Amino acid sequence: MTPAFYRLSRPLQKWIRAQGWTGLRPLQAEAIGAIMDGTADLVVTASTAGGKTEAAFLPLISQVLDDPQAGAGFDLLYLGPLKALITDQARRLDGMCHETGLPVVPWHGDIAGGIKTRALKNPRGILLITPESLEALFIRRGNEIPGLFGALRAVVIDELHSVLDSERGVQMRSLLNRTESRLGRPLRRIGLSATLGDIGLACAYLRPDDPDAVGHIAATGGGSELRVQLRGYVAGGPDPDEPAAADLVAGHLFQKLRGSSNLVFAGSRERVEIYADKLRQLCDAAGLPQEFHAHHASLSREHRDFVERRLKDGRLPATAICTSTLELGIDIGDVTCVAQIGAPFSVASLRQRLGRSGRRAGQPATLRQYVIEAWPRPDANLADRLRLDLVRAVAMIDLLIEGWCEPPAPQALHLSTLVHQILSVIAERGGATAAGLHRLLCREGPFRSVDAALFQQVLRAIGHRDTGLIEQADNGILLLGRRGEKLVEHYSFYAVFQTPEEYSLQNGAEKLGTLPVHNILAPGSLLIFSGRRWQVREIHAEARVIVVDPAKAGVVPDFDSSPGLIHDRVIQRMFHILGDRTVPVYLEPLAAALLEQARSSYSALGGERIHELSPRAFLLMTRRGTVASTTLALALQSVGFRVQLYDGVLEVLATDATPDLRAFLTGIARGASVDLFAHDPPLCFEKFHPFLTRPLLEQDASSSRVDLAALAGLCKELTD
DNA sequence: GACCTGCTGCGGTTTG
Repeated sequence: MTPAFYRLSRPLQKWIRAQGWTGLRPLQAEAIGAIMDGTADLVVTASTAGGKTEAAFLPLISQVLDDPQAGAGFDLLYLGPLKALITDQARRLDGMCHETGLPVVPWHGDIAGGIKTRALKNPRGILLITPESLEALFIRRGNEIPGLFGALRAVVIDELHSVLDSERGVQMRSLLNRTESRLGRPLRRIGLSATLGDIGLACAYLRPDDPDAVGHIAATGGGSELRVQLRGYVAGGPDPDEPAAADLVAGHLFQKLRGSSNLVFAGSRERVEIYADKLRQLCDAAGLPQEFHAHHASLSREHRDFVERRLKDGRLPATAICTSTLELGIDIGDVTCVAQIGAPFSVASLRQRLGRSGRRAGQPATLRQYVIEAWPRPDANLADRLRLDLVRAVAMIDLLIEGWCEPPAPQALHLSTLVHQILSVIAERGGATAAGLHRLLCREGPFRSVDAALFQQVLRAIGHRDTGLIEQADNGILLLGRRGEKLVEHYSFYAVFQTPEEYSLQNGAEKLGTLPVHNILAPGSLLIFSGRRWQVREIHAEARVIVVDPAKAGVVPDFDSSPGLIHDRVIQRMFHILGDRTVPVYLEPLAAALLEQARSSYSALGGERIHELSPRAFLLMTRRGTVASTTLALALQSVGFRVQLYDGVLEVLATDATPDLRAFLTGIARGASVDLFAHDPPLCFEKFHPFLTRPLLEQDASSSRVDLAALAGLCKELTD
């Protein structure tokens, strides 16, 4: 055993020996040193199953046992984004703590009330909790916070990458700051992750006041061999006897994946249902027991648990056709291969997915990427002929191999989440002053870009008579208004993100899952859902329940969807690939031929950034990601152009009322001002947006979804 | 042109 081992508390040494470990991993030894010798915050990065949890908790638990801290309450706090992950980690920590007498308390919506009541009476040991449940503790038990967390030694934040930039991440950092504020001292923060694009930014997220003091420990090596194949298919050809491209993809998947355990990321819930249906038909036709299963967030918990158990226990072959539900979190064991249908939206997510395969020593990680492109009709527009999906898949794989992934964008205002936190602090303390709230949430907390003037505007908006979220007492103290009180009282308040209204689907006693209410269904309608075919029997509109029976045919329903953001660097790489000549070795011949077509279409442009398709139709080659391209699209729409957005390309249609395109762009390049929101585009995207004024919504969008500062530069590039 | 995540307190009933 290494020297680090002997620094651990005796019960933990005993536990490690009982596990049959021959030694600590280098990552764990290093973390033991860093945590026991210093007091600095820490980021620990290692692949899934790389031993991060033990690396953080072995030394932390040792400190709790050997050097107890004065004060009441829990000793360690673990924040996790998923209920299943908390349950999983609690089981692991429970084993580790078995001989120590330290309680391990999992806490989320599915944990029995009795366990929570007991823990509140005698808070000690390790509390594992979701951001939403911690929020609920602040709102319902504001007065008990010092008693619950007075002895807290450190906070461990799991899956740090998943909460960096999101609404939930901001909420979590605000709660950490509020805890520190109530305790009157900083808490050591330890972040765990497998996928961080920029360690410096991650450190700044973990401790905004002092990012340079945050330590970083990374597992060395460990990257297993990567095998990649990209297959291209062509849809919509002239020969009606040719099988459809999706059937060819399903056929290839069936042939390659049958008999082993795999994950197929299909890109959307619709496509999960389509491919699950096709693969199950192939399995049935071959007379084989079913081994293909659909998995996405609209399917029932029971069905998802069944699929996860099949994958984890590994005795029978099982392939999940899934969305990002199986990208993050709980251990589903090792899979033989990861397939991706269509280009993914981010390199970070592709890397997380690939981390699910090749986890046994000596096993390669395997990625099978499938892309379907349109048949090259002579009248196809240029955006189609550039084969953007194929090129994006190549760009993503190249960036993945280079080790890059998307960094967070820290300048967003997050005004919706700010409204949520204002209401929460007022509920926690019974009232607050405007200056106190601004100091706690903005100057010390995560809303650093919100200055006093902007904060005043937010308070005025939510305190307006028509909004009624807050009101001011005569002594200036802010209180919850009638509407605010009603919102905060209901348990749906604790989450900062939106969720759509849904029907629940059932076949007899079996719950199948949920479906957005905008699907137009009637008794008799046919449906593909959960990888099986159904006919609607009854619709109970008020109870929001649909009863179905098995059927022989079906159609895939429509799930809600919204466009994703693609990073500048991905799009830049796509245009580099289009202008390049080398053919990546992982392309099979048809994919290589499709790339060749895309390159000749691109070279026909001769490097022109503005391409005139007709006197009224243009292609603008922005070569930028979603944010910059959307900004230009809004500018064009504000003066009447109609715009279609592709990867790094805008298709622009002029009308009689629109100005000359080149003159308009040149004007912006020379500094002419432009009102991006003149045409009143929709701006309510987040949970508390409906309570804000139009100018505030425009500022919020400007901080995250558009980039006005870069617009003139982009227009200059296009017109030079 | 996409995906995912989360949830209290209390009153009633059943069981030992």
